Amino acid sequence: MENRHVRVRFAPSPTGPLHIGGVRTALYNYLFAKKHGGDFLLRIEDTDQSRFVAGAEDYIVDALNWCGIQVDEGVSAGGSKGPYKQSERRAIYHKYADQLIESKLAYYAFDTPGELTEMRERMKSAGVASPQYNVVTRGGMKNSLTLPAEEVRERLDRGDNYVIRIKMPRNKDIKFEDVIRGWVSVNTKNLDDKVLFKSDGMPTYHLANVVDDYLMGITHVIRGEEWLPSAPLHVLLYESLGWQGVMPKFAHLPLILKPDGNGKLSKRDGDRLGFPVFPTNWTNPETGEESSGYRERGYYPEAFNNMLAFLGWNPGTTQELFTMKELISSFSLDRVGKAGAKFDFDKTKWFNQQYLRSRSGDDLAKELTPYLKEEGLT
RNA sequence: GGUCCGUUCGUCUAGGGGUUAGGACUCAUGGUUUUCAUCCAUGCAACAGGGGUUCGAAUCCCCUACGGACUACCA
Repeated sequence: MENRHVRVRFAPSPTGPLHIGGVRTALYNYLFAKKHGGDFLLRIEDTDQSRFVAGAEDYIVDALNWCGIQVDEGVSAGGSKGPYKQSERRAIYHKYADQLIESKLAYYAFDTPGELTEMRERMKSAGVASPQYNVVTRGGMKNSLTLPAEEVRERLDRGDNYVIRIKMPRNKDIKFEDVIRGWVSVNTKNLDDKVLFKSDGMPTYHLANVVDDYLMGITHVIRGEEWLPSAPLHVLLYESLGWQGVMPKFAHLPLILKPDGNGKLSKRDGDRLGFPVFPTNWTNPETGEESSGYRERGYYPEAFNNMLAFLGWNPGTTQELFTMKELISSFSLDRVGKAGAKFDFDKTKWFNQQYLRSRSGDDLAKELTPYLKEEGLT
């Protein structure tokens, strides 16, 4: 298993334009894949149709393209493990949820949204800060663990709405070795019975993600730190499905933080401080609101990549200017830091300046001509 | 609140028992350039705090503080 052919994936959900953090995740995945002679896949995780945004998928493909991050397999690239869009894979997920139910590792739940909030309210007033559907509360809910078998069958036959939840073990330590953070251990008593399969017939992220990574032969999951808390659930899913032998290695990347203060970098920070947070221009199809991107602001993709690569990674030498080729040969997950990195727009401008200065006069002239024409200066 | 993760100049970071704690960005100063998103030089500036372990800790351990992520039939 150590010597499996490296396959990694970038799996965004098409809910809007890809921001800097997402591009960096894609970049690191790409660099890692190429460094090890492996494959870089692009998978669209659109299991929530209510959050679908028109044009987002094209935006992602176009942005990656501009950056020079080449997709080996996936949406827009094809491949033998497709389709690469989860909404087109809906037929394959249910059987894995069923498998989990058969092995008693998951169960049906019929609770209505109203009943769920009622339970949460009740728990809150009893002093529980964040109520969960878990070992202690599931006994009082409407599910196949509490309902008589016939009623469960009846409800199922009748076509009642139901979800499938994982049956979190009572008291089990789940450990895994994160490539960047080392051993991480969480006890299942702190985890809840997450919904695996939704009442609309689609899996949730957790199930779809694990099933697809398995089916697509993913060897390393390189993603943002915001996924660290759910990694134990994913590990448990691999074990429950009998796939522990081919479980990918996990690497949770530090977040990109806002330049001032703390917290994740967001679109609002860019607007507020006057710099783009997106690789290319984006127009919100619903509001018509426009957001500027680095491409249209005159940044070279090489500079953009170079800057992104250094936000959380460094080669351990004093070299700062790297071509994509050099990035590939130097990149290593070992040299990715653990702490979040504040975005530095000044440094970004500096990177671009370096690339600008290295252009020949001829190239520069060629690149500038369209602008001169536009201004009627030629 | 709970769980998990984190903490070296203002920022990105190197350094993993003995260093004048190094580099880059920003900033300041001087110089070069009668143009420039110049260039060169110099300078300012950091190990969160407290306990250990050790002859010796920025480096190892513990605690505290602070910060972040997560806590949906969202990803």
